[in-house]
Amino acid sequence: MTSLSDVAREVGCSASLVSKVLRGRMGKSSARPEMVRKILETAHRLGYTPNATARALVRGRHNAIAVFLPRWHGQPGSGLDAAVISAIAEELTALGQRLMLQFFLTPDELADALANANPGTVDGILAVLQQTQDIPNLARQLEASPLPVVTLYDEPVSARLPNIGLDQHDVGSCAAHALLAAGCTAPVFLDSSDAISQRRLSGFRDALAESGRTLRPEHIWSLGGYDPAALPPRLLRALDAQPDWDGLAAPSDPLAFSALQTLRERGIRVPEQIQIVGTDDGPLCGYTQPMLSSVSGQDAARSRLGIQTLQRLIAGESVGHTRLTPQFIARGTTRT
Amino acid sequence: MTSLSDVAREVGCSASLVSKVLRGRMGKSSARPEMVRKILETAHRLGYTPNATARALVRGRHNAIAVFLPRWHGQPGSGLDAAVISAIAEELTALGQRLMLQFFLTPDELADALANANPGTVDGILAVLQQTQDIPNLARQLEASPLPVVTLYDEPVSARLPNIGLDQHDVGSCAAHALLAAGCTAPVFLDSSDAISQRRLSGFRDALAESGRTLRPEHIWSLGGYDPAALPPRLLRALDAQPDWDGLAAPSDPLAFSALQTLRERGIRVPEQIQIVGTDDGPLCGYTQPMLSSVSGQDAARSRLGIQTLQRLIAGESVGHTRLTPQFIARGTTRT
DNA sequence: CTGAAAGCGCTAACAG
DNA sequence: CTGTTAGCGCTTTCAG
Repeated sequence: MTSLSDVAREVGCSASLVSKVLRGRMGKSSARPEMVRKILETAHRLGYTPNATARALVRGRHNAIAVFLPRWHGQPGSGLDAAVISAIAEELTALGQRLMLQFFLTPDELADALANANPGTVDGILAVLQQTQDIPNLARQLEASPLPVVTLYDEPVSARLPNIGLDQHDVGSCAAHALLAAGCTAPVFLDSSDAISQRRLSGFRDALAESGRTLRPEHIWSLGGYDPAALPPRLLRALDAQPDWDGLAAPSDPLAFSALQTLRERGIRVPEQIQIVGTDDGPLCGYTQPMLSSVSGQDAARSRLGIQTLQRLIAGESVGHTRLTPQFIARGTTRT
Repeated sequence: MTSLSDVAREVGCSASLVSKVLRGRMGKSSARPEMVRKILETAHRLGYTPNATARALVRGRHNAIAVFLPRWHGQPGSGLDAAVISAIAEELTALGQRLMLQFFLTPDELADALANANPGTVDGILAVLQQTQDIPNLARQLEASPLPVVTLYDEPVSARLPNIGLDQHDVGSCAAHALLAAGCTAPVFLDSSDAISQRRLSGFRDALAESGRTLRPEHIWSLGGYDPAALPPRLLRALDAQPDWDGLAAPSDPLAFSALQTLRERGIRVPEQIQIVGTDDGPLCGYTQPMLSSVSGQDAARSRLGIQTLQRLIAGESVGHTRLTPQFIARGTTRT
């Protein structure tokens, strides 16, 4: 690797002059045009590229940020991780920043990631968190980092760490509103039986209530998780009885898809007879026939906002929490 | 951030001693146990973490590698990018290395990525390439990099850059063998009409020939691309005639899925009457009913091998090209 | 057993 | 207009 002093020696001037010319840091003075030309030419000829490490050491800025992502972010195959990563990468590229990616799940793994990032390789950290993790523990560790940290989690994990949030209550109400707007009168709520589901359920219920409807207990189907295989038996049982419901809100796209397949096999037309709304708006939505309507958690937008927020934090501005609202993406499994 | 000299001052010794003790680089001598204890204790108390940048500057090693990934790696939603990224990340974490991720597509974007990586932030580069890219141009740029580079592409892009390959011819023959082994006698080949498809077709044809069968021209359906919507009309037309085929090899999972949905809607049983094999073995395969059999490009394994190869290259070993063979993942759309 | 000194490649005063 | 100097934080001889 050719260095500044290589260029300087070749040109016959000092390294600092080369540095100043190459970086355009001549202040209010300037170099002889002849000199400038020669430096530029020589630097190019020698294939000089500045050593980012050396620069970072002296300037204390790295033009790089670390992103901590939970392994298996989102349901497997949801495409959430890919969506988040590519949105982040795009945003960073636009800012001329580099991306250091670290996967983690447990507090120990976060500690490793922090040890990698803290010292002096990045300017800040964007940490994506998930319900299944040990949030208090993770939050404590992140708070202790000397680096600026922004989190991406449903709600703020700490007053001091700006968070880009998304209320699961809103996800539930978004699904309900979408179904009602599409003409549903009695939707069923598929319950994945976790904390997320609880909040979504409350949103779902509230939205129905706003329209003067109530969610009957028998219209909450508890599935005990996100396994698409758990749905068909439950669904078939419900179909054997005289269905008194006309819509289905699923906690994931694969579950929605599972419902779609089972219904169509039974000869039930979607969305004419039953309407379906998934959650996450992942790539799967585009592959089904009809294509799956879904509630998007706005992951790409949240990621981008996370990066922007982090930049401002790094720049020393004081920034607060943000919360995005989920968005309904209408496709073929809901009527228009 | 507390530095070595902070610790040294507190302890009352020199920074170099602290460094040696903390890194276990005392050579054949050693420090007074009392001193060692005190240094360790103080370093811990002050929350000292070594500055990776400073270390990298002096040692010339960064414990980080760059991964260049094509935007939209694989068909959208194929999950290939996620599979590749997480396999790489896992491998690197095990090696205690950091991952710098860069997306690119065009030669210009590669140039940017190289400019970011070359100077002094990473020890090597793993470049994933794709048929749709301007390979000769990209190869030239990668060759010019002073850093060790390993490529992940179907075939080697340059004699000098170790490649972890996968022959599309093998993908075709893998699909054919799988179908024949499952009892197919006359499979149809879905042609996505690109260079990849050509090679797969030749493999498909060769494998049939090995079994004494020939692929009739009317059993090659040209789709002009990977759009799943293009298949149903073609398929329905074929079903109107008396089908003289009993299997379908699709160039992607979504296309295979499209076939599956259309067939079942027409009341045709899969895999009893028609068998289907997809390509990529993406997450979609697990969501369909029945689940989709697919030919895996071994992306996770290839990525891991890519990292290992790069490590050896960085270590100064001379390494050659490798080629993995695709693997058939049997699920519900083929008979056993 | 411990410390002083040199230097990785670059930048930012400060002098000329 | 250009060069000298002094570090950024760490590691590595080389002397004590």
